[in-house]
Amino acid sequence: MPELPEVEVVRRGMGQRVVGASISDVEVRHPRPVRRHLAGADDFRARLRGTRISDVVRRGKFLWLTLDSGEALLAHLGMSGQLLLVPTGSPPEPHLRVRICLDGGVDLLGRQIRFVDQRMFGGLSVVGLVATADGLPGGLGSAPDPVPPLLPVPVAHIARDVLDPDLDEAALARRLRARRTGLKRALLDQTLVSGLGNIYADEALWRVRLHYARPTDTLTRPALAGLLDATRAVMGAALAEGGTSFDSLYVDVNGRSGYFERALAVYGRAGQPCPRCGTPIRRDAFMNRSAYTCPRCQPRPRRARW
DNA sequence: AGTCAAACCTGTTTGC
DNA sequence: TGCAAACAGGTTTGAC
Repeated sequence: MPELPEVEVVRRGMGQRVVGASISDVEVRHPRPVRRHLAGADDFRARLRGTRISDVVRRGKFLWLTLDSGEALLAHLGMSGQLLLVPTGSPPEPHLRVRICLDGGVDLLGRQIRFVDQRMFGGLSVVGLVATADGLPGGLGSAPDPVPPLLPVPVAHIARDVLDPDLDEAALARRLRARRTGLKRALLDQTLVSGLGNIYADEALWRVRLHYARPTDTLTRPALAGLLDATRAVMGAALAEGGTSFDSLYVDVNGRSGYFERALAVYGRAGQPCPRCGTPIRRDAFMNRSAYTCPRCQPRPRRARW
């Protein structure tokens, strides 16, 4: 569910308050959300207990807490995951999976971190950090980074996201045009550029009037630059509204929904008028999910790929 | 090496 | 009304 803006809302909500706090205890209530922690739930708990949280970092849709142990608590929300800061005594949420008890922190007032996840596509793990030039071995340019980012091992292959000031646009354009696939498929590939999911890919494509099945190798550099700008604009706007919530499955750390849904131009609006030209929005089956377009603003290319 | 479909889950909505 | 199928914001795995 959550794409970059939703995860960033969580990072901001978490960041100010948990940095400096220590993890006093951990309760794993369901094994699935820690399945990526291969050493098991007991090891997961042991590695967290007694560590201090030094930072809250995000790349694309991945979020992690850096720990003074040198490792990181890595989180991915999947389709329905939530990270909440709730008072220790409040009753367990129906899909509460992991509880992380804290000492200290700023204004925490006895709150604990709760990982709540209905569908359990998301998860938590404690992992090591690795230095990479750009998070991509031999990938997105070898432009030297003044400070090579330390990334959790499972994030090392994820590209910089569209809001990252160090995103190498020229290298991204080269890689994108070298692909033999459709544009939206490429936008959703997190190893190319990260942060975009089904909602914001459709919204950005609509803004620049490009069809999702446009072959990536037919795009001009200016068109790609415009598309990238559109992704930033739509994500920036979503961030300002607290993200997109279709239901109670996406919420901030305080359990509150975002309000960007009402600003969506095409996503989830099949049959409703295009805000630009009034033509009914169309929904197509795409990669086991959906793609929404305005058939007039975004005509299907003659040579379509996906 | 690059591309793509299936699998991983539970809950709600849609259609017969 | 009741039931089954379709669908939901994502990533990984493995087949080709």
